[in-house]
Amino acid sequence: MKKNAKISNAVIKRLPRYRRYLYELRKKGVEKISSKEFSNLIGYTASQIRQDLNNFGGFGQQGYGYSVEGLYDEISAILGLDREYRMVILGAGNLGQAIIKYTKVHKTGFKVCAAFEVKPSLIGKEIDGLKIYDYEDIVEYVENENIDIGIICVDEKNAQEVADKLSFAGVKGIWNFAPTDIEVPPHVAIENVHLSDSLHALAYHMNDIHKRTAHTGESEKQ
Amino acid sequence: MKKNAKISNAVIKRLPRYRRYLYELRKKGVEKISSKEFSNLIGYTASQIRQDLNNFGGFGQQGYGYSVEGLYDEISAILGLDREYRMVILGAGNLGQAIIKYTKVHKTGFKVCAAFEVKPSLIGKEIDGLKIYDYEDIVEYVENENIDIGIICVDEKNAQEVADKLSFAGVKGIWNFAPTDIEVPPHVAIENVHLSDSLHALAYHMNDIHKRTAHTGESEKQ
DNA sequence: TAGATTGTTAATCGATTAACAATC
DNA sequence: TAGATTGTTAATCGATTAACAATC
Repeated sequence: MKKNAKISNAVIKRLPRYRRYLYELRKKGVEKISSKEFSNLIGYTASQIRQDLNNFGGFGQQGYGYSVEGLYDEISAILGLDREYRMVILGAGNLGQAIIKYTKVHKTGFKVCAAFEVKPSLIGKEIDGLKIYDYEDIVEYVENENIDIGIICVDEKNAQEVADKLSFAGVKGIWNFAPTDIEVPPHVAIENVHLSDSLHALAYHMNDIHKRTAHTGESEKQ
Repeated sequence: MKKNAKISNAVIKRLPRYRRYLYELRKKGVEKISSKEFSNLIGYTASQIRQDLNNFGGFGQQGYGYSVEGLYDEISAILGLDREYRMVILGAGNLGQAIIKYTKVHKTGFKVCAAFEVKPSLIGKEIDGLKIYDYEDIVEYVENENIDIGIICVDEKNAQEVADKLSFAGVKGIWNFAPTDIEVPPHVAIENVHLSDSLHALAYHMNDIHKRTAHTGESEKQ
């Protein structure tokens, strides 16, 4: 168990996935799981699972395995999901409305408190019960309402300026849906969701599969 | 220039990003760029940029650099963005409606043709001008309308069965927004957008920054 | 206790970076 | 031609996998 070492991003990206599988197991009433069984289920090697978990602590028990519920709780705590996060959405256009709709479904622990816009025709309105405020008032709102996370749903050409204002206002994290890369100060965490990049990667893989199978009748191994 | 080698996923994930930057450069009227200049802009090492590109071909010219427009076109072709893709959305609930809204903004080359639902109250309706059909008719529609991509926006417990039906119907790719991992046959490409995983990773990073700065006043070296 | 499975160290593999000869 | 910058090979770094001693 390392002390305070920087965890690699590859590991962090796997944590939510571990947690999802543990959630399902718990729901099914499974009480314990070995790294080997977990490996068969989730598709990572048993070795990697143990290696990953031991970055954070020795959660298992030799000869037994891991407690499903215990491990679920540990990972939840590691991810910081044992508290509530207050969020605002910046930009109430199509993309912003999409995210508002999405977050309505979901996300215990993540609450969208308000949306902000520059467009006068939208300010004052509600979308899915969510109030839309004037972008001018964002800094004050973030400060007064203890907002943790800003969700950027504006046009790519305004994304950086919105990120700067959010950082200045004191958010601790930015969830960026604008199709551009933005810079934030070191005390602000950033997570990008580049949907079009994802779609382009899908297109690549579709064409790759086609190329590899169309030509020859040869079936690829693996 | 390798022949027909399997390209690593890390490389593929970078391609859309290269393309975005090249698009901006082209728009600004920049005609050529060296790997060094590109490195300063995009944040990958010059070495990595050259290494990445040379997986696909020698697009540069010694002593000169790369033609911005030329490279943009090459990468577009590599990604398969020189054609149109026809898509359908499975599930017209909140998440599906969100994606419908999102894809309206965007995406030259990616056309959403229809949505499908099981819920009788939604079938026959329109959302943002998009017709909602009965899920029963999906296979026929995919075949007749030459659909390339299915976008899964159903509940996680139905995601696998929808993926199976889409695969059977003959889609070449699946863009999965359900918060679960689905299995597809080898001739179908899959790209997952696990939004909640992304949000959880953001929470982790927020807490990590907090932990590292709150304790000691010590400023971390990179 | 014997058997099982972890936690952890060592070996391997793959991806990134550095170096440089080729060449425009 | 001289200078610049690529394409590509070699070196390094980091992440994954294998092995095994510790221990429940």
